[in-house]
Amino acid sequence: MNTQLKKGLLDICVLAELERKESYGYAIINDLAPLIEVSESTLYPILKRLLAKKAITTKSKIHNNRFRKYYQITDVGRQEIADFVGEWGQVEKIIGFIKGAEIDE
Amino acid sequence: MNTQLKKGLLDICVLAELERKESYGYAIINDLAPLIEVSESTLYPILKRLLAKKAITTKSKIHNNRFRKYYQITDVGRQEIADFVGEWGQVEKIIGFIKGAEIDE
DNA sequence: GCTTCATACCTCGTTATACAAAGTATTATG
DNA sequence: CATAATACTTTGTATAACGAGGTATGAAGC
Repeated sequence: MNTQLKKGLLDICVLAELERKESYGYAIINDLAPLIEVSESTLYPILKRLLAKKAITTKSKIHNNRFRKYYQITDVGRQEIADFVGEWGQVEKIIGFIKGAEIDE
Repeated sequence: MNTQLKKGLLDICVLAELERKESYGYAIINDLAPLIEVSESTLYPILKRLLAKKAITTKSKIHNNRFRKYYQITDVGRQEIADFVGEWGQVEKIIGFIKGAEIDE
C-alpha cells in the first residue's frame, strides 16, 4: 500500500487493535497483517510514540517463562480514535473530489 | 487536518484539480483551499515531483504581461489517480476496522 | 546434536515529505 | 507611499516508514 497514505493510519490502527484487547508487539503485527502490513521497525517506534503521549500504557508479563510487553489503550488513546473518526468526514469529501475527476465532466 | 494523513492525499488532489482544468501554482492553492489547505512551500515541491515522474507537463504563458507556469495532467497522471482510487477499497476496510473499535464489542 | 524457523524485543541509517520562513518581483488598492 | 494581492522559489526542520541489522529463547526437523 501507498507509503504516504499509511502514515496517517498506522497509529490509529494500533490504537484500534488495543481498544479491542490488550496485546504485545509481535501479536499486533500478525493481527494487523491481513488489514495493513506493519514491519517491526515501524511498529516499535509507533508504540514508543503512543507511550510518550500516554495514549497507551504497558505492563510486562511472563508468558511461558518469557517476558512479554503488553500494551493497553488509555482514555487519551480512545480520544485519539474519536478525533480521527471525527475528521474522517473531511477526508471523504476529498475522496469525492478525486473520484469526481475520474469520470471527466 | 492531520498532517500525516494529508501526505497521501495532496499529490492526488493536485492531479485531480489538473484533470478538471489546467492551472498554475497560485490558483491551485486557492482552488483547493476549501477542501484541503496547501501552502506554497508544500505545493511547489509537489509540482516538481509530479513533473519529474511525468504525471504533469508545464507551459509558461503570458497573462497580463506576466509569466504564469501552467500545468497540465498527462496520461501518467490520470493513471495515478486511477491507481489511487483502486487502492481506496483497502483504506475503507481499515476505516471500518477503526470505527468498529469505537462501539466496543 | 545441529540447523532452521517461530517467537519476541530493539536500534540505526536512509528516504520522503509537510511546512514555516524567507526571498524576489510586479500590480492593484487604500 | 504603503500595504495587500499576485506569482514563483529555496532552505531548514521535524516527522515517519522501513530495510537491515542485532539480541535471545524455544520448538521442530533432519
